[in-house]
Amino acid sequence: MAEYSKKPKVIAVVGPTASGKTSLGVYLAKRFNGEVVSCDSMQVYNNMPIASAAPTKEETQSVPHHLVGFCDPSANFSVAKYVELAQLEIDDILSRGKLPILVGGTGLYIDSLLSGTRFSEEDSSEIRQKLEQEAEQIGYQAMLEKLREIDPETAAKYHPNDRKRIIRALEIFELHGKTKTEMDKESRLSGGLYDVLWIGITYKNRELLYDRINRRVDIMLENGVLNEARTAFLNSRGITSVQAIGHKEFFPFFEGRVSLEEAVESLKMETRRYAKRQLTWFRRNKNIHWIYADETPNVGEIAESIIKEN
RNA sequence: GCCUCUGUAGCUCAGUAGGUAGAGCAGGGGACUGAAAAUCCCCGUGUCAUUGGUUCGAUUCCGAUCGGAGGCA
Repeated sequence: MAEYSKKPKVIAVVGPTASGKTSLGVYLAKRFNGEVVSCDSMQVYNNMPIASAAPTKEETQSVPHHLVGFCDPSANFSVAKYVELAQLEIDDILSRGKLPILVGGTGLYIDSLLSGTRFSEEDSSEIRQKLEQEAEQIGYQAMLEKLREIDPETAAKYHPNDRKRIIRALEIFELHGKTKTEMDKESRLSGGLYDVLWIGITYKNRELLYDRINRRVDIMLENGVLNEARTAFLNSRGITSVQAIGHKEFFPFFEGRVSLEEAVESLKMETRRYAKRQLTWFRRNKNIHWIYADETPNVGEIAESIIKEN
């Protein structure tokens, strides 16, 4: 059956922050006549090239990059929008006979995209706010009980402290008249649209990854993240963009509550924790061909041979 | 030189009226479908500085030694 509907091939390069995904993406794009589609929830914004470690001008000039720096920081970006846009980009790249190479560390985005998750239309409303207010009144334990009545399956998975998810599950029901369980099932009925080859970069020795992260933060400082962060601080109004690691850690410094040194330390720490969470996310994906950057002198060549074999 | 305080988990510190110890932070593991660089859950054995003594038994009491902080000459 699969032969009649052979899916187009795409490459996905994933891994924790500072592992070298961007340069590998560029390298592979050059080798295989490809174009890069970023899969990064922060690189979409146009106000944080430094903090989000967006590809450099040299990189974007040598290989076409998509979905980087196109979004205003005040916009409410989301997975749903990402998937919609990324799919258009991928199909466009394919139509030109080139190889799409997805590069990024936002696990939710890349998995939603490549598993073919369909997000139905949803108009922004005040439902969430209303639910949050209600929760403040009656408590999240009670909200979870309400959820249990309409969607016991989802409620069973949530801890009473998991406020965001409890609210969202209730919101889904009010918005669509269906439970989250039903919505989730429907959203993945069709399956993925592409034949994905997963490549992951990481470090066997976590300390080495953390060293790289620490060094990268120092380089970001040299490149002027502080000014970038200050600008974001002064016009902070986006809901998601202000969450960028590399900006928000400086806010307390701008408010005079901590020293610059403390802010930098906290930035390094938050980045390390983020990397850890990314690893947790990607580890469960058993289709990933992992490359250990601290065990091989040339990540690019290994990735290349993996692609040729598959 | 003398006096006082202090030495417990990677860090900051609790504690045991003598029965080998626990918090926060760091760190580790996990979850994750419209905020995801977000959010949430789980995980604490360490020569209680060293060394003698008292004791059935000492990290806890006493002495000495070695660190650290402060005070007085």
